[in-house]
Amino acid sequence: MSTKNKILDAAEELFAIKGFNGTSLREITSQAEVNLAAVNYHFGSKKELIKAVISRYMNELAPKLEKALLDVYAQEAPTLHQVFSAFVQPLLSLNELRENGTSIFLQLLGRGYTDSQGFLRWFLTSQYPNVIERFVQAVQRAYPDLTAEQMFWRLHFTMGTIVFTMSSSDALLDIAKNDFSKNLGVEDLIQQVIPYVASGVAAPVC
Amino acid sequence: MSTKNKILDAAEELFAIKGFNGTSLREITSQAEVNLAAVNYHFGSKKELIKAVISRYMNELAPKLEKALLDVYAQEAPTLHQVFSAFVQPLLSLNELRENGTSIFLQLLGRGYTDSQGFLRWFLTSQYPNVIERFVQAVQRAYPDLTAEQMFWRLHFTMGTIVFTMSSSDALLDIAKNDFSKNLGVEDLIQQVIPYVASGVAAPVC
DNA sequence: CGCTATTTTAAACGCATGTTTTAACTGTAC
DNA sequence: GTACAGTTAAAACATGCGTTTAAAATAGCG
Repeated sequence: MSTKNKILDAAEELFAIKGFNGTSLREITSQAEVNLAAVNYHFGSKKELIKAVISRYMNELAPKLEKALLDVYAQEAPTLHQVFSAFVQPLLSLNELRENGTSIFLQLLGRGYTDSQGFLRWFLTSQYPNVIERFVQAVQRAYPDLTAEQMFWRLHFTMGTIVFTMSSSDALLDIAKNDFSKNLGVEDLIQQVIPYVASGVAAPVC
Repeated sequence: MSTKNKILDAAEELFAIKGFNGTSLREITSQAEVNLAAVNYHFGSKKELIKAVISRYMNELAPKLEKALLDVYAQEAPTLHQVFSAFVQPLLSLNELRENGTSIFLQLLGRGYTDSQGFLRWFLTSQYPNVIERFVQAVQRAYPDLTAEQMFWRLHFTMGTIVFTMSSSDALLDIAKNDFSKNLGVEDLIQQVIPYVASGVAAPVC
């Protein structure tokens, strides 16, 4: 395996666990078993490494997500539950990319939102605007009564629910394991969260 | 004003904006206009300062929250909307404690959850178990059909929604201002989020 | 092989961090 | 006024950070 990929693999794992600020290049290069200077040689800077880690996932995810959302949109009377369910398969397919890929990606997303003061929000909305556009359209079709403003807030609440839940999913699954003596995985978590966000977005307008 | 309070005031403001890891003692002491060493003299360490900042809010909030939740519990047939609305007054009363107190506290909560790998979760559940207990009881009374496991997940989703939303509330309110030409405040945000989380928790069991 | 371009390595750089030290200052009680 | 506890002050400490440098090693190719 190339040095570049060894760095990316180690970086994404550590970033997911300890955040971007909380992970040093020395930790990354030592886990990747490469020289410290290799990061700056191959990526230029730590910030560019972060972008590369996220892009590796997004480039895989974005087209699948666009397609799934378009499919829902094409239905006659899509429900919000269907809209959110459209995320499941594309997200779970990240597990084929890498072990625990789904979980890692969602954790990265959470980190990016809170670690770096909105830098990731800008990165995603500017680099992958189509996905967001398709999503908004699908929700609009499933729940036409929502005003643009209500939709704005509820989609951000949803983003928050997902991102926050997933960024602490390891801890949560641990607690659940202790309290309910069940061995749960990210898939179970996703199945639990979909009715929640679907109902949240579908809340009656007051 | 005492040195100790000058430090606390500066610290909480900077912590809310830039996170715990992202804020240095030098930034804090320079904004507080005190000597750098004063933090370690008065608090012992940065970690203890963080605890002190959060405790100052929680000691104000916890009793009010307990009472409000008990009041809801005492009702004949409380709704989930009422349970979540019980948080509003206690939270808004933090504005009397300090300008933007509500917003700052919620942002701190968000930071604590994501910055420090669950340290705050432990701190809150171990230091203020009564509040959580009362909350669970109130939800149980409002929606008896929920299993303990479903409740566990949905309450954590709710925590995530709130905490994430509030930790990026400044950015969100800015965007909303641009997109909808309205000047909104934290109070409006709270009014938007309550129906969302109430409906989320109330989602049908499948 | 010999040359060149690419990659890896070890070391150092400059800087920022949390913490500690030691001396100076402040107010209070006798 | 002197002694003393409490507080503030400036400086230094040790450590860890991202990045840079310059030499060594490696790989590709005629």
